[in-house]
Amino acid sequence: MIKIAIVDDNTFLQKAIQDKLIFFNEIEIKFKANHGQDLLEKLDKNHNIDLILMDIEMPKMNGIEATEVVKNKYPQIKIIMLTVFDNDENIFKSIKAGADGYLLKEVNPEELHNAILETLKGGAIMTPSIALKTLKLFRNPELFEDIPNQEEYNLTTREIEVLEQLSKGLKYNSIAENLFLSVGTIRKHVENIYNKLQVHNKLEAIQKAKSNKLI
Amino acid sequence: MIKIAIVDDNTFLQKAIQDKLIFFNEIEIKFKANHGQDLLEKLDKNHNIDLILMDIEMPKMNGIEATEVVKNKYPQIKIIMLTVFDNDENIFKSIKAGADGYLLKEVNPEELHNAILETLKGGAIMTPSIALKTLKLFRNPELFEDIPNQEEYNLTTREIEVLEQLSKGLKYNSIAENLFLSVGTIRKHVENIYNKLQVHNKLEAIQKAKSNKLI
DNA sequence: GTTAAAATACGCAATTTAGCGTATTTTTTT
DNA sequence: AAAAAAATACGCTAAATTGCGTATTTTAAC
Repeated sequence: MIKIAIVDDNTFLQKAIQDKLIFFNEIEIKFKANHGQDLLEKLDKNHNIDLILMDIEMPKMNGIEATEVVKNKYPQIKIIMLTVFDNDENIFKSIKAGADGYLLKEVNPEELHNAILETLKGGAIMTPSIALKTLKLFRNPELFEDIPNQEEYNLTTREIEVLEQLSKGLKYNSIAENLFLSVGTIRKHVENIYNKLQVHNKLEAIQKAKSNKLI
Repeated sequence: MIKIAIVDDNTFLQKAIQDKLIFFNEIEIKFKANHGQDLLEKLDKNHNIDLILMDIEMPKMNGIEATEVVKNKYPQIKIIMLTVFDNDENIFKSIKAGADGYLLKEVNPEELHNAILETLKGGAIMTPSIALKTLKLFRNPELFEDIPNQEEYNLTTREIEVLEQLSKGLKYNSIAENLFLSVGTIRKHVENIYNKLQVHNKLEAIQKAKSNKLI
């Protein structure tokens, strides 16, 4: 039997997670906790737990702090973060705190089950959107320092795509070729990007995009 | 239709990968290449490719170098590394080179298919063992310090100074004002910098300077 | 003190970027 | 079905960048 604990301040979501696992009969929900402190108290009474599914946003003690404490006190217990938000700060802090995986709550039952098995086998799992963010963090180690407040620029996916190509030093006609578009279209996208970011040349656009983790 | 290229020096393994995808009929193997150089030549003729499945250990040009080149020239093409080895160095270098995912060759057909779809949707995928290694790398930031590839470009102090200003996004006449020089002089310095670094525009110069820690 | 390297400066031509307007088609949302 | 947003495309003009040549002055090296 695989012994699981669920930590979430929203009892409705606690139940939703439990329901996703109900049909896998080698899985046993040992207990549920409403926040970090609650979890610590319950672990103090019974730490015979294989894996914890941990929410992040919680009162008293949030999931990241709780992860750090648990991983220090009970390093053998695996922890998968299970949250609705996938912002860089949470991902990064969770990893630093020692989380073994990071999933969005929209995960389906099979994926969650598989994630639990893989994690207990010693691997790690992430949803693709999270994995992508970790890769991006890897490529920009300077972003490890501080997490600036994500301003809202509302760039479209096409605009981001153009920005990415711009950031490689490609000129408009190469970008046009790469994306099978006319140069005029690229120019228009660039113009719109500049307006949205309030900049006036490539370099400023790229810098602003990077510091806001748009690319 | 999803247009795929397979790059592997072992034709037997090429075939094995192809076979894994043969039953997914929205996937089309556009071509196979035997090594990095072969890939680049084929992309030169036809870059209408959505995703590349890339081996790492190959003659002529290995998968990591090839990834770097392709990602610079055709940033819109996704690349999944597909290899038998999962050592830290390869993983780390692949990520730095811009790979969008990292799978072991033992991956089963469904997982590979799913990985391709997720990657094209803009996510990233990794096998759990790889994901674990990336998490570990995250927790040991000192591993980020890579080999200082200090090539000798012999930039003068004035050139470095100009390069630093360039990297802030300043235009020539602002730099001239800042340094109390004529615009013509700045232009000449920039030209000399470009020659020394073997590049042809600001962005490339800045990237090369940064990756060689000149600025 | 001569030589070499670096820094300074201009001119011309070609290419690339940037700013602004307009307009059609495609996709998404309501 | 209608409206809004996104993606596509072109034209005109101006500004900025890049490439190549030449030349003088200042600084550093031998």
